[in-house]
Amino acid sequence: MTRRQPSAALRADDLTAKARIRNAALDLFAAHGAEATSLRAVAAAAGVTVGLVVHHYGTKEALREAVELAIVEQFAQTIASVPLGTCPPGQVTAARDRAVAAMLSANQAIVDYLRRAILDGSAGRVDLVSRLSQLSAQQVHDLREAGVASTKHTVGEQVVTIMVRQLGRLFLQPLVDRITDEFADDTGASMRPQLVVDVNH
Amino acid sequence: MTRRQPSAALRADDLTAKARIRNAALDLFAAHGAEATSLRAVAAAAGVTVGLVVHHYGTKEALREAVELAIVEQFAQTIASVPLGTCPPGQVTAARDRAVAAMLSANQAIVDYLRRAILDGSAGRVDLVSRLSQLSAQQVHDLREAGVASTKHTVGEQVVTIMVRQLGRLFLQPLVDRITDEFADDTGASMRPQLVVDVNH
DNA sequence: CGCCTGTTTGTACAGTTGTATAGCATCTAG
DNA sequence: CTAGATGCTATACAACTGTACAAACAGGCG
Repeated sequence: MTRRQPSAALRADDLTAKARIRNAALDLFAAHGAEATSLRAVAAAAGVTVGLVVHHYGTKEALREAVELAIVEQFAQTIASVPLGTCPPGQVTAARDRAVAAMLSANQAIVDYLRRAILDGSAGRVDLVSRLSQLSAQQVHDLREAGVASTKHTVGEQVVTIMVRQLGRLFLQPLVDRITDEFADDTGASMRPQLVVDVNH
Repeated sequence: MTRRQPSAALRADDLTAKARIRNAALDLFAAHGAEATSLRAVAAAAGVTVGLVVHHYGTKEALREAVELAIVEQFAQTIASVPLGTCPPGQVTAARDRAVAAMLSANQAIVDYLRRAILDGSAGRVDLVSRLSQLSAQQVHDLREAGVASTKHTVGEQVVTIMVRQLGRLFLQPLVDRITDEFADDTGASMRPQLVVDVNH
């Protein structure tokens, strides 16, 4: 049995081949979609052969699940990196939001993969959105038990707020940027419009 | 040469095979993505054989272009269905927005296809988002010439506002709905939160 | 009638896909 | 040292992909 790395970073340069495969898969799945990415492309990007990919993950679907699990794990670690006691009780949520935002802006592939996952809505398989929702729900639950989250709204409403506000901007901003670029010659001053995404409960 | 239908509706039940193929392709491309849809699946959905698809459109890429052109055409017709003179000058934009919203909510496949097109951002080919942007730009231009659109903002800003406000909600609402459903048992009252998408110029 | 133009089918082909399996190299436990 | 497990490669295979092409079929017109 190989020694497990204690808590493998999602991004590193010298990594076990299994992790390199998973990272390459994340990149390619995010860039072109999982269905449009061949195992051979993943293998080539990871610098290995197809056989090794299937040896480690067995199935393309299993590889996808491993990728999604790694994403969820990254979210969980990011949230856990801002424990309850580090800042004034009222600002724990804001601090965690900032941590997640920083993590996402450093991992564009995760953002792209999430965008596809949310867009696809392919039913039938265990859902990445569900797992992230439950992660958020757990967070809300913990914050409530610690008495630092309001109980005026339902858990569902708070989860929606967290995920939509966090992800909505990231998903829609590319559209805004592209249209802005399209009309860039229209005006000399090119200040990017900023998106506002929110929910009315 | 076949007689062109004067302005073929995108949805009709008895249609030329060429149009049936295009409609089936739109449905399948919207549902599973163009790359994940085989020409044979399109042919089967249209009730024809692969050969006919290739005969009419030559190439899968050409079929995709035909689908996108049909979408743009649908937008153009919808906008043109509310001419400048039909309502008080200040409300022509709002009326057109409503018409487009109605068209989109009646053609879920177009919404789904657009979502994928915006998400993909696959460079290299002529862009659907570009074409729609230019359609919006033309509309803004016409409205300005008629003196019913403010010139305080740039054309680019107005196009961004139109497209993001129209499409943003449609794209993000599925996420909201899914999370809401996930926590549906949390509360008896299940009123759907409504999204607010806007841009700060 | 035959001819012509366009629609539709059927089949074929090379390339790619996911998956399976056999083999080689490396390491560690006994 | 041997035995076995593990990381990894190479090759094979059936299914499916986009594309090509020939033949059958239809209707309009001389």
